[in-house]
Amino acid sequence: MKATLPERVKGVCCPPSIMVPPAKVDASVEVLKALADPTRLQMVAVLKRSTRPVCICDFTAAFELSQPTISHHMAKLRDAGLVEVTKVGIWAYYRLAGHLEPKTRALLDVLV
Amino acid sequence: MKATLPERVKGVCCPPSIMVPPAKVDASVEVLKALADPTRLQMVAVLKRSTRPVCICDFTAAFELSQPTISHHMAKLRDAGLVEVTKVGIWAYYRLAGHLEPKTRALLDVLV
DNA sequence: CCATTCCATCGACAACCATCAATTCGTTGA
DNA sequence: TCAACGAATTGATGGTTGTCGATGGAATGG
Repeated sequence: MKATLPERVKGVCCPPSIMVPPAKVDASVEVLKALADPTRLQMVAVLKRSTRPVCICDFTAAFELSQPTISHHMAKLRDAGLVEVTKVGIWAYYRLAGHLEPKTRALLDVLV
Repeated sequence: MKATLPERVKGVCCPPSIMVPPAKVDASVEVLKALADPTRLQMVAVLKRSTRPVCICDFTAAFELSQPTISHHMAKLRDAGLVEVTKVGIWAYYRLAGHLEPKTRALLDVLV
């Protein structure tokens, strides 16, 4: 393995490596942060598996969390553009966003 | 769209939806949290693009962050099992982990 | 043996985040 | 008109996290 390591000289640090454009990184991080929570990832997984929009009251019943907390998590997914809502009467039905970027769609395909 | 929405009865909430095993979710969340930071995602991107292990001093030079902070971020990637380190003299060379789970590998292929 | 260099760890601090109780808003139905 | 229900918002709180300065440890070179 040592042969594959670059030569080094003390005090000579360092040629910056090839970087990804910060905008691209930030965009990915926004989605990753939205998904980096057990409750929200589970929500997305359920929505992805469901053929029909899911009433948020189902999530409130399924998780052992308060109703405001569930609403808060769903709002995060909404802000990240991952889900969309349709309100019918007193109920709110959520589904995966229809206009997901291909990269985001691929991400969900791998994850859930 | 209304036709695709399930019928609802007041006060009847709710049949729990089909859930993903919590262990699976937690495992994914651990990786997602490790990647849900601009600095760390950039690091992973650089490591994925590089054919040779990268000295951590290159990252210290590339980012406008202190050396302890860079070391801290790399430790997070290490704890998540995403990267491995080889120490040669006073230098530490990092690379993507060789034994990444297929799911994690696919995740990185989509992301970076 | 000592100074230098690189890296990791520790301690501290501010910012952020997940959570809940309480409240508010919109809708329904009596 | 008003009570009941679902959902979102607000305010507060404890825990987590990103960041830095200071310190410590290991290897190198004089």
